[in-house]
Amino acid sequence: MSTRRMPNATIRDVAREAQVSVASVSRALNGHERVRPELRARVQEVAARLGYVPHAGARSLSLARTSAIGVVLPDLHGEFFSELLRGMDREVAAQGLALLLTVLQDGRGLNTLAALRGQVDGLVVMAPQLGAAELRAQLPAGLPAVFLNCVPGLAGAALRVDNAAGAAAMVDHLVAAGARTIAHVAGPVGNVDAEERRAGAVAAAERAGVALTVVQGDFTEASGAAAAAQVARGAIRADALFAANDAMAIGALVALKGHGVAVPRQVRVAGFDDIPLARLVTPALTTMRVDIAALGARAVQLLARRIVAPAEGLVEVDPAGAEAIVPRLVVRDTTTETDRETQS
Amino acid sequence: MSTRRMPNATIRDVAREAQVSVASVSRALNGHERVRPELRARVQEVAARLGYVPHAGARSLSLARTSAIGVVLPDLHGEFFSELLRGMDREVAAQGLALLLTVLQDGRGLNTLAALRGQVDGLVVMAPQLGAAELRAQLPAGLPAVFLNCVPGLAGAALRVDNAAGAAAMVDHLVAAGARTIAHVAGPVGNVDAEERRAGAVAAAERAGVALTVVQGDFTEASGAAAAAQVARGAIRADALFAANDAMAIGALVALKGHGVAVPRQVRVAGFDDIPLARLVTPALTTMRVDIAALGARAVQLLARRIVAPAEGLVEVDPAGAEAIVPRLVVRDTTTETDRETQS
DNA sequence: GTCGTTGATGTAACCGTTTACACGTAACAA
DNA sequence: TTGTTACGTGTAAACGGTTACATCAACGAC
Repeated sequence: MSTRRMPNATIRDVAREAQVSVASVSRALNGHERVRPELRARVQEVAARLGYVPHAGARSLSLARTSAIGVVLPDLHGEFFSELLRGMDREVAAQGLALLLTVLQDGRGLNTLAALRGQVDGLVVMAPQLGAAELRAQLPAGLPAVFLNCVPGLAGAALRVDNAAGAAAMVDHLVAAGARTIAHVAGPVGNVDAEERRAGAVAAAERAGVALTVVQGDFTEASGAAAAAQVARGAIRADALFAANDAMAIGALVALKGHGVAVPRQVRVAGFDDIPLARLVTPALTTMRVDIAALGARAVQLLARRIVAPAEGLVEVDPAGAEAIVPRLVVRDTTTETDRETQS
Repeated sequence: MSTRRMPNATIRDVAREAQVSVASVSRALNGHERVRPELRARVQEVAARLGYVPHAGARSLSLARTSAIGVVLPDLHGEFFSELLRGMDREVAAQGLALLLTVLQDGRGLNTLAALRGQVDGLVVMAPQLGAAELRAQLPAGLPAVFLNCVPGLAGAALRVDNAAGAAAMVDHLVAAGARTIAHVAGPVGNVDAEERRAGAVAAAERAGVALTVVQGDFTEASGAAAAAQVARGAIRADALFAANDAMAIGALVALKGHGVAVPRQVRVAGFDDIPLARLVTPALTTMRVDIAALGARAVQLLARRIVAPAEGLVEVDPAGAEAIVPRLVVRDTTTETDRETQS
C-alpha cells in the first residue's frame, strides 16, 4: 500500500528488490526458458508489487523495433473511418502492437510522415488523393508499408477494395432482376474508386449483352437526382439506375419518386457502399457492402507479416498484384419486385 | 541519389559527415541558441541529405518524455468516434505530439492500459461503462489523465458533455412547441450519458409542469421503433417523443410513419447527438448537437497542459468541477408545425 | 580426484539521444 | 601583458532496457 509510491520503477529497482541481476529480471519477464521457475516467480511477484512496466523507449532502442505501427489516413468521416480503425485495432491488439494515428489534414503530413519513421515499425497508408511519386517522396525509405486503395506500383504491399468486381456483380444482379438498359451514374473523374466502379459496370454490361449509358456524377445526392431526372424525362432510356455510391442512389431515388416513377417496378435503383441510410430509405436501397473492419484488420496483418520478414510480400507488389477485398451484394427493395415488409 | 541508401542514419553519422560532434548536431537540430549559424546550416544540410530522423525511443529515454499521448476509447461507432479522433488529432498535431489509440474491446484493456504507461506522457480516457474504482485500479498511477464523460472523483481533469442541460433544453423546446405529454425513450441502464439525459429530461418536465413517461430503450433503432409503436397504439399517451439518441429517434420516426401517425402534427419527435442522418430523414429530425471534435481537441489541450505542469488542473477535480460542453439545440421539422422546405 | 559438460546467473557493452561540464579561443579591461 | 568573460564546441555520462559472454556450481565419467 505504501511502497508503491515511486512513480516509475526500473528494471534495476526490480533486480535489487528481488536480489537478482537485471539480466535475470529481463529473462524472467520475457519468458526466456533458461530461468529457474522459483526465480521467475519471485521476479514476477516483485515486478507486480512495484508496478514495474518496461520503458518502451529503452526497449525499442535495444531491440531496434518499436512494436508500434503508424496509420496515415485522409480526413475521413463517419462510419468508414471508425470501422477501419476498429478493424485495425482488433488486429493490432492481437499482435501485441500499438497504433499510432495520423490524419492527413490539409497540406500538412509532408513532414509529419517523415517524423513517424523513428516511432513505428511500419505504416498503413491510405491516401487516395496522393500520387505515387508524391507518396514515395514522403515515405521514409526502408519502412515496411501497406497501402489501402492507392495507386499501384508503390514499394509495399497493396490492399484494395475490388470495386470493379463489385460493380460487375451489381450489374449482373440488375440483369438477373430483369434490367435490359442500365444507366450508370459515375463518380467524379480522377477518383480511383469511381473509375474502377465505372469500368467494372461497363465491362459486365458488355459481357451480359445489355446496354449501359454512363452519366457523369460527383458522389453528391444532387448529382444523383439530376441523373434520375434525365431518366424520368426520357432523355436517357433506362430500366435500371446504378449509382457509383449510395448518396447518389438516394438522391436518384428521391428524384424518381418526385417524378412519379415507380421503384423498382419501372426503374430499379442500386448504390454502392451500404451507408447506414441505405436501409432506412423507402424502398430500402440495394447496394454493395464493403467489410471495412476486415479491410483494416487485413492491412495490419499484412504489415505485421512484412515487418517480421521484410522480403515477403515484395513479390506481390508489381502489376496488379494487390490483394483485393470483394464487396458483398446486399439486395433490398429497390431492385426486387416483391414488396417485402421486412428490411434486412 | 545514391548516398541515401543507409536505412537509418544516426546522429553520429550526421556528426561524422558534418565534421562536428554529436552534441553540436543535437544542438543545431533542436534549435539551441548557442550555435554558430554557419554550423547549424551545415548540420541541417547534412541531416537532410542523409535523411536523418531522430530515434524516438532514444529521445524519450534521454528526455524522460515520449511526446505521445494515449487515447482509450470504448467500442464506439460512426460519426462520434471519427469526430472525436479528428478533433484530438488536430490538437495533437498542433502540439507536436503523437496519438496512440486503444479501443477497449470486450474484457481486454485491463493489462492493455497498464502497458501504455511506458509509451505515453498522458492519457485521454473515455470509459462510460467502468466505475471509478475499476478505472483507478487499471490506470498507471502518476500518469496525467483527462477523463471524458466518466464518473467524477478520479485523479485527473474531467471533461464531459452536459447531457442533463441538453435534455432539459430539449424538453423546454418541446413544451414551447406545444407538447403537454412527453414520452422519453431512455438509453441502456448503466450508461452514464443515458442516465444523465433521462434525469435532465425528468427534471425539466417537472419544472415545466408537463407529464413525462420514461420508456426503456437501448440506443438502437429497434428500441426506438418499439417505443413509438406503444405511443401509436395508445398504450402510452404522448404528444411528443424525446429519444435519448438520434438512432432511437429515427427508429421511432419510421415506426410512427408506418402507423400513420403524423409528425410533428400529432406527435413531435426529438433526438440527441445530431448524427448526419438526422437532417436527411423526412421530416428532418430536431436534435441536440454536441461539438464532438471540439470536445476531443479540448481534452488534448487540457492533457497537454497537465503534462507540462502536473500540479495544475488538480484543483478542478473534486466535487463536480468537471468542465462541461453544453450541447446546442438544432430545431428541424419534427417539432415545428410549419412545413418548411429548407432544412438547415 | 580431475575434467568436461551443462545449466543458471551475473557482468558489462551496446542501442541513439541529450546535456552537464570541461575546454579552447577571442574580445576586452586592467 | 595578463586576467576575466563570454561564447562555441567537444567529451563523456546518463537514460532503461537486452543479450553475448564470462562465471560458477553441480554432476557424471574416467
